[in-house]
Amino acid sequence: MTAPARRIGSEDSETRQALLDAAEQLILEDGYAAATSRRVAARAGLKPQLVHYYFRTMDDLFLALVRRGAERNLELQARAMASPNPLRALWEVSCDPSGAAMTMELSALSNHRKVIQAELAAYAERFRTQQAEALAGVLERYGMDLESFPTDVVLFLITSTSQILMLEEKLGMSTGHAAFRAVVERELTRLEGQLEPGEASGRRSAD
Amino acid sequence: MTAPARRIGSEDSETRQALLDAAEQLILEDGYAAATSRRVAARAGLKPQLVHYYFRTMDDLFLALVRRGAERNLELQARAMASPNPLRALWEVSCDPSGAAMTMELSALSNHRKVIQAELAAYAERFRTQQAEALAGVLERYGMDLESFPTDVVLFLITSTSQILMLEEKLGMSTGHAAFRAVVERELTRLEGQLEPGEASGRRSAD
DNA sequence: GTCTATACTTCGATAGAC
DNA sequence: GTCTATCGAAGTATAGAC
Repeated sequence: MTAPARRIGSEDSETRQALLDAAEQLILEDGYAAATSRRVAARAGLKPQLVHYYFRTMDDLFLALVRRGAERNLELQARAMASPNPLRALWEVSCDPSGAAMTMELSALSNHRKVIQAELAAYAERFRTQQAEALAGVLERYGMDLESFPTDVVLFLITSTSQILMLEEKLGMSTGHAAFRAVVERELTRLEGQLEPGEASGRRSAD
Repeated sequence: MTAPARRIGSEDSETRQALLDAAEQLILEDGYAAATSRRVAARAGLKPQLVHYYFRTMDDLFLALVRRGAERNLELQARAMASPNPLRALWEVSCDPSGAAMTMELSALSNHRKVIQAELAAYAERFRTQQAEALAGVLERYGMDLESFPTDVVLFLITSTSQILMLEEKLGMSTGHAAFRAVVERELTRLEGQLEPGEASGRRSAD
């Protein structure tokens, strides 16, 4: 539309991936405001202008970042929740500190860059839908009272508490965290039984 | 320490307050990255240099913003939770969209400006302590099973779900929200009874 | 695909006049 | 207490050579 046809790098370039990796690191370390074209390039060991070769604008870069991260997480989550203990798998996947931090940063970023907002919300809804499908029937099988606490309510409880737990811990808070984690652990064990560490799901075994 | 003694405006200046108000507005509208010295001044109808007269650095401005907001909210929350329905009051206070948005923005900001982080975490812990004190004895009086769900666990549930609820709604998400709100309403009513609108606490009556 | 060079904008911050 | 003037740094983005 407004683009007067300028050259752009291919989507499967290694350099392009390196730039996205660099941006991701910077955001996690110092927040989205640290992901400037110059610093992203520097982190990747490249010249700043390359950012604009692969992404016409910074909005495009952030958009690509959202999409890449979302696709990865949708797949990762799908694998995890296919485990015999989907509830615990959901909790553990939701408790990834980097994931939670990135979600918060992108939410804040989307307040400043409106193009990101729709994309982010759309993916978040897909996430929730995928989770809901994986959980369908599970809670009933566990004998939970679905009248009082429907699946989507339990789902919201799990995702929101894990997000805030990660956020607060990153901030350096701890009040009530141990108690809450204990309750979660107790309930998970009650419903799905004790697990060997790492048995939950598609958790990477070694690294 | 590093400051070679430069003039600074008094803390109870009206102009200073206006600058803080402007910063607050900008953050809520467009995110913390929009709160630059120039734009803050412009929003307040002042020259950019005045920002540096009242706040030596932007860090100082953000710090002042955190402190002012925190003091206000501590008082507001104390009043609210002194109501006969502290649980509902807590929920309603926690469901202030602006408050939640500001908390998220400042959390993201604190990732970029480390001086803010400690201040923010300290105030957040004070918040939680104040809430816990106000709730002490209440849940027991309601006949809740404190063995299974201690006060600080319930507290964490309320604060985290309300925060994410506000965040997601701002983002444009809605999946599961109605169902979750319904459950909250049902439980609040069950424990504290039905309320006339606005009866909960120190809610502003008119505006 | 990556570089040099460059244009333009915005930002944070300070000095000094009024 | 507020202004003018000004600095250097950093940001986004583009054109064009190699």
